Amino acid sequence: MTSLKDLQELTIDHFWETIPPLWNSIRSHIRATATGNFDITVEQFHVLRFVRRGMSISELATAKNISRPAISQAVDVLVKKGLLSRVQSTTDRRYVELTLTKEGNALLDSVFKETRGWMKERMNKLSTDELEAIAKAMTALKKMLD
Amino acid sequence: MTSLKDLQELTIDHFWETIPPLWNSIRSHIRATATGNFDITVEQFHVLRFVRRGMSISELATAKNISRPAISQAVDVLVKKGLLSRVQSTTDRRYVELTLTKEGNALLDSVFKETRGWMKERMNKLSTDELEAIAKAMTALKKMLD
DNA sequence: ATAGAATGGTTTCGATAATTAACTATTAAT
DNA sequence: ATTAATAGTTAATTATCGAAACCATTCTAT
Repeated sequence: MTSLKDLQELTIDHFWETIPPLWNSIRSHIRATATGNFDITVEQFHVLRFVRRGMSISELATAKNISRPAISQAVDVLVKKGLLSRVQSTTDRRYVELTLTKEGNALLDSVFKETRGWMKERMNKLSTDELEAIAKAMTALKKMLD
Repeated sequence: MTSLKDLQELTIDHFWETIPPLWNSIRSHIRATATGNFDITVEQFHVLRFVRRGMSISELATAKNISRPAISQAVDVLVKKGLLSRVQSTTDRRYVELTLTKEGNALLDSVFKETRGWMKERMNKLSTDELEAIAKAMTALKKMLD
């Protein structure tokens, strides 16, 4: 008989055997397309991702666990590359509203599309049953974050 | 009727909504304990993880997608911190065998235990059914990496 | 058997990127 | 109205990374 505790332990083991290498592999694919097709690093790509979700400088800093100055400087680079722009907020003029430029949006879309294709290729190995299990698991894992 | 292609798309969506934020959250937990209790960065922790699995300098470099010199230097730091040690291989003297010191092993164990506890806490929200789905999904996801 | 190629790792050095501390501007609190 | 707090930037220092050049060792091909 398998207890709930044992099942938890087992699931955590599975998680650690799977997610880090998988995520690592996805990351290197992103790195390849981001640095190859465009000239940005994965970290810069990550910043763009967060900006699209409407994050401010401070939020970015806490989300990425690096200092505010570091983000400020990273934003500098991306602004100079023409990928995003700073606009002082009208409601609270301390805030700087970060928005993606047309080029920034296009870049994100392109990398996402590329990565999606790469994932789909790999998913062809999986059965309907397995895909459904993944979908269900994702919903469950999301609960862990609340 | 849902086609296989649609299911793939849906699953990828679920994946992207779930795994990055979850992984991010796990990573920041690791960062908190690794930098708080001990004085190392997440990257250094990552190196220790790989060393425990028996990776060499070169393997580390390709696995982490950074240059060999960078790894060599990162190892320097960890050696100076007393967390790992270099020993020239006897079978092929070009190789350097990286091994964790007692302190290095203790550190890894401690961070793992801490993180595991954190995950278990969150998993209490999940039913047996959901845990099984996760385990199954992990096996499926692993297939994507071959 | 030996010269040359290949492999594993390190060192040096220049360029990037991160952190800390100090600073400006703006808003909130008492 | 002062003071405190927040959002962001700037400047100076430190740490990290990558390219090129290097050493030592092993493999390869004649």
